Order: sequence, then C-alpha cells, then structure tokens
Amino acid sequence: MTNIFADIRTIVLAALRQVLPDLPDDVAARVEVTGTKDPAHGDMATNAAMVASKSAGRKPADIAAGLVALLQTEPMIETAASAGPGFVNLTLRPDALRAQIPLILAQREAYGESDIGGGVKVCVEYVSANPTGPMHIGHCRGAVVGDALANLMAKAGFAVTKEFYINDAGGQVEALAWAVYWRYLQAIGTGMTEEEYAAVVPGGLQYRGEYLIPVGETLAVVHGDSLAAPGKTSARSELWFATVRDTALTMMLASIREDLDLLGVRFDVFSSEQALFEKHATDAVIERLDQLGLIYQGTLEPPKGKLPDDWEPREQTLFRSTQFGDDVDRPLRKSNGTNTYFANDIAYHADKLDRGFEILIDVLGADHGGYVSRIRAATSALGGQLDVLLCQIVKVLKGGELVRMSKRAGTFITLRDLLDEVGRDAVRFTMLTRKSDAQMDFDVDQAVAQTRENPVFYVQYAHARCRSVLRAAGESMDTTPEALAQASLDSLTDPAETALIRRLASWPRMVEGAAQAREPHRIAFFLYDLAADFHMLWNRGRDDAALRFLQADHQDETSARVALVAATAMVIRSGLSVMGVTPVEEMR
RNA sequence: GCGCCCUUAGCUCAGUCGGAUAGAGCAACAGCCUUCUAAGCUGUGGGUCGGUGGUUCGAUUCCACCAGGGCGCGCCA
Repeated sequence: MTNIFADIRTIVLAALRQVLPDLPDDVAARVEVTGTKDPAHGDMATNAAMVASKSAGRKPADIAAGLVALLQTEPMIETAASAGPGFVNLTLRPDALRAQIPLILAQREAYGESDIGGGVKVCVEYVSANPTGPMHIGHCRGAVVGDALANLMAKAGFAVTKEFYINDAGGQVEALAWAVYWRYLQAIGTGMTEEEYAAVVPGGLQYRGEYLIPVGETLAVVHGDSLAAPGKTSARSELWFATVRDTALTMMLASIREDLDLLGVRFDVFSSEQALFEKHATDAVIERLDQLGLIYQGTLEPPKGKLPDDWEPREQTLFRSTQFGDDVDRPLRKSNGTNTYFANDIAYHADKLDRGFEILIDVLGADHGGYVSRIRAATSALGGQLDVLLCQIVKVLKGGELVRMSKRAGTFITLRDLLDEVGRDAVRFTMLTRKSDAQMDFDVDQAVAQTRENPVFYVQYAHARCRSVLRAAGESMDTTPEALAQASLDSLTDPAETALIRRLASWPRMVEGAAQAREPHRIAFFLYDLAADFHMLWNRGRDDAALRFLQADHQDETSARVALVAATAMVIRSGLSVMGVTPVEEMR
C-alpha cells in the first residue's frame, strides 16, 4: 500500500508529538497533509500547527517554527517553511517524489488501494428497479453511481457486497400479473377487447407497454389455452395467477439483468422481498421494535396543506421514528391490518444487519427524498448505520432539445436505447461527472463528441496516447513494468513532469477521500485533471523536441519518461476500473 | 402549508468532514502541426461564491432567516 501523503503525515505527526508531547488524540486526528494549490507553497502543506494551537495554548506560528526545525532534517523533505496563518509548507526532495513511480509500476492497477476501510462489511444496495418493466433512463444514474461507489469503497479497503432488492411482492406485482395475463389472452387469440378485460381487472389495467407481449406469448407456448376459460376469455384468477406472476417476474428480472449486463453492472446478491415475506420477516421485525418500546397504536395528524380527498382519521400501527430524528411517526400497518411497504423495508434492512453488515448504503432516486429520514430512523433503532445517496433526475438532451420522457405518451427512454446510442463507457463516465445529488443534463451529443468538452473522450485519449508511446518504445526497449521500474529517474525534472508525478502520487489520497465522502464523481474529475496534465506534457514535446518521450540518443532519459508514461497509464486504468469504464488502446 | 436537495464566471460544472490570491470546460479573442495521434496544447479577458445576519484566528464551506429552482408529503411501492 503506497500513499505518500500518509507517509508524510506520519512524519509530521511524529514531529508534532515531539513539539507537543501531550498532544490529545482527537487533535492528532485532525492533522492533515494536503496538496497545495499554488506551487509556490511547495508540494504539500499541513494544518498541524493551527489545529494543535488551541489545546496547547500556544500560537500557531510558534508551533509551526518548532515543526519546521524538525521537518527540515527529514530525508524525504527538502524544505519546510511556515507560512500564512500557521501552515507548514513542505517541498519534497525531487527523488522522494520520483520514487513513487517504481512503486506504482510494481502495483499496477492495484495502486490506490487503501486499508482505511479496515475490512468493514458494507452493503451497497442500488438499482432495485421494480421487476415490472425494462430499465429506463431513470434507473441508469443510480446503477452507475451505486456500482462505482461500491468499487470505490472496495478499493478503499471495505468488504463490499453489491446488492439488488427485488420488489417481487405487493400490489405492483399483482398489477403486472393482470397485465401479462391480458397479453397471454391476446396471444391465444381471445375475442375479448381490451376494455372488456380492463373492466374485470381489480384496480384497472396497468403496464400496457408492448414489452409484455413476449411474456404473454411465452405463456401461450408453454401452457396453450389451459390458463384461460373456455372461449379463450379470462378465467378466475386463482386458476392462473401464480403461474402468470412467476413467469412474468422471471422474465422481467431476466430482462433487467440483461440490461444491467450491458451497462456492465453485476450484483453479488439479489434479495427477494417475497422471500422475506414468506419468512414473516416483517412481523418479526415489528415485534422486535415493539420490545424496544417503539411501536404503538395511534392516529396520525392529517398532512399539512392539501389533503387527500378521502382523508379520514384511522388508527394504525405506528413506529416512533420521531425518536430518531424523523418529523412524524410512520405507519407500519395499514388500517386493514396488512403491512406497509415501509414495514417490509425495515424487515429488509434488519435482514442486512443480521447478515453482518456494519454499514448499509442505499442509492435511491430523488423521488425517495421524503423516505430517507424514516428508513434511517428505523436502521438506527435496530443499531445500524445507513447512508443514503440520492440521485437527482437526469434530463436527456439531444440536439439541444430536451427529450421528454413520459410513460403515458409511450416516449420513455429505455436504458437500452441510451446504451445503443451512446455506448456503455460514455454512459457510465458521463453519469459520474456530476455530484449525485445535483440535477444533471445528459447531453447525448456531448457524450459522443470527440473533443475536450467530452471528459470520456479526453481521458480515453490520454490513455491511448500513453499506450501509443509504449508501443513505439517497445520496439527498441523492454517496456515491462519490471524493467521500467529499474530506470534511473533523475532526468525527470521538467515542471510538467513533476506536476504529472505529483498528480499520480495523490491518487491513493483521492481514493480515500472519495470513499469516505461517498462521492464517486471525484474519480471522474481526478482522471480529467490527470489527463490534462498528460496532454500538456505531451504537447511540451511538440514545442521542444528535447521534451519528447522517446529520445533516440539518450537511453536513460527515454526509459525515465517511458516509466512515467507507463505509470500514468496504470493510474488511468486504475481509476477507470473504479468507474467501470474500459480503457482504450487507441483512438479510431 | 411542511420537509429534503440545490443556487459558484455569459453557459455547464469542480472546489478534499472551515484554510492561503475561488478553479476547469464551453463561448470570445490571440497563438502553436517538416514531430511519439493538432481528436491536442499555450496565452488573454471574465466573479459582491443567490441575499442578510451570526459562530472564530480564518466562511464558498458551519448555523439562522429570506429569495429562486427541483423532489416529495397517511393505508403506492
């Protein structure tokens, strides 16, 4: 595990303890070593003197002076200087920074891995689309964000499980079965009209999309007319319901998994709501909460403002979520005694805790915003920790126009449409170029553009250029990582080279910060900046032939630069693999 | 009406649990191809960080209130 920031922080902390032997641990924990914005401030800066000032009762400048004196003597540090309100700026010895290159080459794409996760078991739940239809663009962002977050946390040393929760119980599955049964009747050539059929469906016919036609046809092939009443009309639901529902769920889930596969998302675990239902998990968890004194029978206040038309006060089984920061207590059982979705979801989260996960993460759509505080409350009540990432709406733009998505108008964009148009890598990368809780416009034209505007292209281009140099170098030298790690790096002194090395060295710190903040989008921005550093260096070689990577007459310089290029390619690949994007070898 | 999220350059967005002179891309202007990919690079201009207070050595960052945008609001999942 390589992390030069962590190494320097250890050194700074040791020095701080010499200056202040009574340093409290909580103060020590706040000591940071960060990169600098301004090269004039050196390579790194630490806030150590400032954070320790208050508890030590000494001026920051005073402590900083003590630190500077000690840090000056460190072999990795060339100069230390106090500055501003009490920063200590550090300039590393050039060879200390360059020494990161062989370390990167030795670790390859594993570079950036960290142990801050400490092997803590984390369950990241995402997508969890209802198995009632194909995946649409609304699911896409959550799928990509969740998948990248899971990868990111795994890289940071958490023991991550990727999980998909199948909502295969409840009203919408019933509605699905009725919708599929209609497609079945059509497939066997029923004489009923859609209106006649809809009239017998409890709650009305939903899910009228054509994607259910193949399910009906499959049922017709397997079961012939046997699921219908004589005359090919609708039979009593007891006769066909379970068969139709199970076939529909199986086929819908298969289709979702196919879509996920195309997106490059693979889950470790698919959890079934129905399975929990059969174990009576919800009743069990309500019992558990009851024993904690968190359940009561009561009547909720009507919601403020606009009332539902049929509002009337009714007594329900309620959970005291207000004790855990929610605004109102929430119903677990409906007035007819059946469990609410919330209750079932508590059972599911309890199930995850029972499986030994210490941190639960749910990636949800923004339309679940109002749901967050109650499910977090429930998880806290059960002694767990739940982090929620809300993914805001994605608007799709094409030709500068907003592409309207409406199920009613039948113009909803499926995930597959988007993948066909833009490609998996561009979809994944673009979805990670915004903070997940910020609204996003997905510009289809930009995602396929081959210019710097398009971060996917820009990063891929940098990687392709690296590979191009390595291919060319490979004709006259050994470009295996093992061989390059032996190169003498003393010639890497150009500011553009140093900037690139500094960026590479900050990758492990970036991974840790992004994982702790649960912000996978930071990886995309890091790679973009890294690509910019590399493109700049590349073009320096255009202006000044002496800065080109391959120097026919200077073997040492060439190997040093090729080693740098190889390390750059590895870090790009390391980052892309977190994002689930495939690096390209060449642009075409 | 209540709750949650958001507001940073003309546009789209970064900004590392509070840190030094707030950064990119696009758009505008001025440059760089006998060369490992010019699908790129360099430079210039552009900001009361939505507003007003507060917390402290220090606030784009934390808190309160206000304005604007989005999402939701008992027996849907």
